[in-house]
Amino acid sequence: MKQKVTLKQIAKELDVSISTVSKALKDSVEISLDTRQKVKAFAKLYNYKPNNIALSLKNRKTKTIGVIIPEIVHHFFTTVIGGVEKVANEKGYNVIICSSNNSFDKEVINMEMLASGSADGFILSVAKETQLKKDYHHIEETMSQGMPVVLFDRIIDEVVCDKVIIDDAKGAQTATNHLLTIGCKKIAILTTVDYISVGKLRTNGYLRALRAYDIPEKEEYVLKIEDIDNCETEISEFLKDKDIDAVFAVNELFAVTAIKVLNQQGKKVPDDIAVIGFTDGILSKHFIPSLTTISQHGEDMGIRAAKLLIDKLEGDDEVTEEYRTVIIDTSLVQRQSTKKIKE
Amino acid sequence: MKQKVTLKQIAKELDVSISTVSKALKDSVEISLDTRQKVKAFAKLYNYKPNNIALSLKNRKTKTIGVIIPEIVHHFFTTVIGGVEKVANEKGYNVIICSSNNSFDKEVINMEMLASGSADGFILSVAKETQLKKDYHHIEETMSQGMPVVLFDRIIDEVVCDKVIIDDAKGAQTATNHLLTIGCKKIAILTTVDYISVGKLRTNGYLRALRAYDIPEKEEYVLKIEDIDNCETEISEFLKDKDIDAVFAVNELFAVTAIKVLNQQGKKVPDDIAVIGFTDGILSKHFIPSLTTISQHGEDMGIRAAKLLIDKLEGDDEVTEEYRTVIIDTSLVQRQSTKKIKE
DNA sequence: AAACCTTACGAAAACGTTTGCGTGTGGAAA
DNA sequence: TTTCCACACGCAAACGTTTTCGTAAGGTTT
Repeated sequence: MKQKVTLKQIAKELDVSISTVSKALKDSVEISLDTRQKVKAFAKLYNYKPNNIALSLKNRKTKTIGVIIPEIVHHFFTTVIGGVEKVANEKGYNVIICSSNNSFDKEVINMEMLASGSADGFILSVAKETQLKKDYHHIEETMSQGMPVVLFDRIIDEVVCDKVIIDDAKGAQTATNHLLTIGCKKIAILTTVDYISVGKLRTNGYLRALRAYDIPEKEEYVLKIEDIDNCETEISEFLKDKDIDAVFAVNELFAVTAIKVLNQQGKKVPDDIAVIGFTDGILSKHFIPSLTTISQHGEDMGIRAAKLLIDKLEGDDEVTEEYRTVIIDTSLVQRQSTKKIKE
Repeated sequence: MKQKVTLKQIAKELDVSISTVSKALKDSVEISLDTRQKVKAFAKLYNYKPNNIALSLKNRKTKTIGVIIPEIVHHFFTTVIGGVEKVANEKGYNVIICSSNNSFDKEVINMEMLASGSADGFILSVAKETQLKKDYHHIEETMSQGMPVVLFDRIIDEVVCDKVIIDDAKGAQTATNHLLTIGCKKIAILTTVDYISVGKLRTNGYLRALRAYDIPEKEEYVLKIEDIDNCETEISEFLKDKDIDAVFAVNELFAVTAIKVLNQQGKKVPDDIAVIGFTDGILSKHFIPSLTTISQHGEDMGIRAAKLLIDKLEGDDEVTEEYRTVIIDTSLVQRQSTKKIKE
C-alpha cells in the first residue's frame, strides 16, 4: 500500500526543496529547464496529485457546491441535481449532495456541517418542516458568513438571496386553462395543505384560471391532502359520485392515484374525465394513459441555480450585492390523459 | 458580512494563546476553570465552529464518503444513497455523491477528484462503459493508495474488494419460478445485452429456472435489448404474434413497456399474459396493473455498503486485510400483473 | 579588482487545527 | 531562605500547499 506522494517526498527524493518542486511542476521560469523536467518526470512516475484539502485550506475555498434537498429519492430533485452537476463539473466544481429528509433539524445540521469548510456556497430547496416552522436562522447565518445561497423550488420569500423558481401559479393556470379549452367546466383540484409553498401557489393559479373564465369556484371541488402516503383513500372519498369532468392534480402521484380511483369507480380517463398533472416524471411518461402535465424543466432549474451560485462565488463585489430571481418557464406536455370533449 | 471566526481571532480578542483557546474549548484540565468559561462563552457568542478543512488536513482524514453511481436520476440508485446517508450520518460521516453518467472518463475524473483529499473511501457502482472497457486502473489505484472501495450492484469480479450485491441470478430464478408455479409454460425474457453484468446474471437465472422445470429454452423467447431508450419498437416487434403466456422483464421499464405493447396488441395483463419485473420502483407500485416484481432492497444495500466501508475505515489492520461480499436477499413482491392461471 | 547583475534555488510564512512539552509564577515544604 | 511542585498557560511542530522574498554562485561590466 503505497501512500499518496507529497511534494515533500518528491523534494527529499530529488534532494531539492519543496518550493523548487512546487515551482517546477508549475513550469516556473525560476527553475532551470533541467530540474523542471526531472521533477515532472518523477511526479508523473509516482502519480503525484496535489492534495485538495491542503489547497482548500490555503486558498480559503473548496471549489465545491453544497446541495441540500428535501428528498433524494425523488425524480424532480434528481433532475435538478443533474443540471447542477453539469454546470459544476464544467466549471471545475465538485458537488456535495445532502438530503434533509424534510426534517428541519437535519437541514440545519447538514448546512452547518457543509458550511464549516466543506462548501463555498449552497443550492437549497427547503424542507417541509422548515416551511412550517418558519425558522430560517441557519440560512441567514450561512449567508452572513459570506457563503452565497441559491434557493430553488421550495423557496422562502422572507429570505433575501438568489432564487430559481418556476411560476407555479402560472403553470397551474396553464394546466387549468388547458382543461377549460378542451371543454371541461367542472374541474376539481387535488392539492396539498397550504404551508407547502408550491402547493398553495398552484391552487392560486387554478383559482385564477377559473375566474378568468368566469367559472365560480366551489369549495367542494378542492381537496387539500395532508398525508401524501395515504392519499388514495382521501382521493377516493373525495371523488366518489362527484359531478366533475376534469381533475387537476398538483403532482404526479395525486394524478395517477386519481386515475386509479376513477377507474375503480367505473370512470374512464380521458373519455369520461380528463386528468392533468404537474411535474413531468417517470410516471407521467409511462403510465397508461400517459399523463398530460406541466413540465418544470428540473434540469434547467439546476443549471440556472448553479450558474447563479458560481457567478456569485467568482464575481467581484458588485455582483455580490444584487440578488436575482430566475423564473423558469413551464410548459404543457400533452399526452393521453386529456382530450378534447366533443360537443 | 462577518467572516467565520477562528481560534486565532478568539485568542487575540481574549489575549491568550491559540492553544489555550483550543484546549479550553475541549475542557482540558490544563486550563483554569475561569479561562475555560470565558473562552466558551466567547466562542458561543461568535458562533465558533471548527474548520473542517483544517481538521481534515491535520487528521489526514475527511470523514466523508464518496459515492459514485452511473445515474443520479434513477430510483434504485437513489434508494441506495438513502441507505448510505442514513448510516453515514449516524456515524458522523458526510456523503459526497457524483454521477458518472455511465461514462468511463467521468468515472475516472470523479474518482481522482475525490481521491485527492475529498473522501476517505468509496462506494461505487461502475458505469456501463467501464464494464465494457474492462479498465479498472482507477479503482485499483485508489485502493493501492489506502482508500477502501466498496462496489455494489454493478460490480467487477476481477477487482478484489468489499462488495454488496443481490443474487441477481437467484432473483431472476425466483421470478421465473413464480411464473412457472402459477402455471405459465411459455415464458419470454426481456433482458439487456450481455456486457451489463446484472442483465447477464438475470438471464442466467431465468435459464436455470427453466431447466429445473425441464422446460427447453428457446432462443426465440429471449430478447436482448441494446438501446433502452427506444425499447418499445424492439419489444413490439419481438412480442408480435408470439405464442407466450408470460414475460419476465429484467427492469421496470421493460416490464411496463411490455404491458403497453401487449395492450396495443390486444392482449390483457394478467389475464392473457402474466408480466413480472425486476426492481421495485415507483412505476411498479403505481402502474395499472401494478407490477409483480423482485425487490432489490436498495436501501439495505446502501446500509450494508456504508457499514462495510466505515468498518474498514475505522478498523484495525486485521479487518483491513479481508474482503467480504455481502449478498442482500431479494424478495418477490406480488401484485396484479401476475395471477394464477386457472386450469 | 571591484561592483553589479543573472540565474537558480531555498527559507519561511500562511491557511486553521491539535497536542506534547517547556516554562514562569506562586505557594508550600524543608 | 532555599527547594520543589502544582498550576496555568504558551511555544512550536505538524498536516500539504503556494508564493514572496532572500541569497549564493557565477558571470559580466567598468
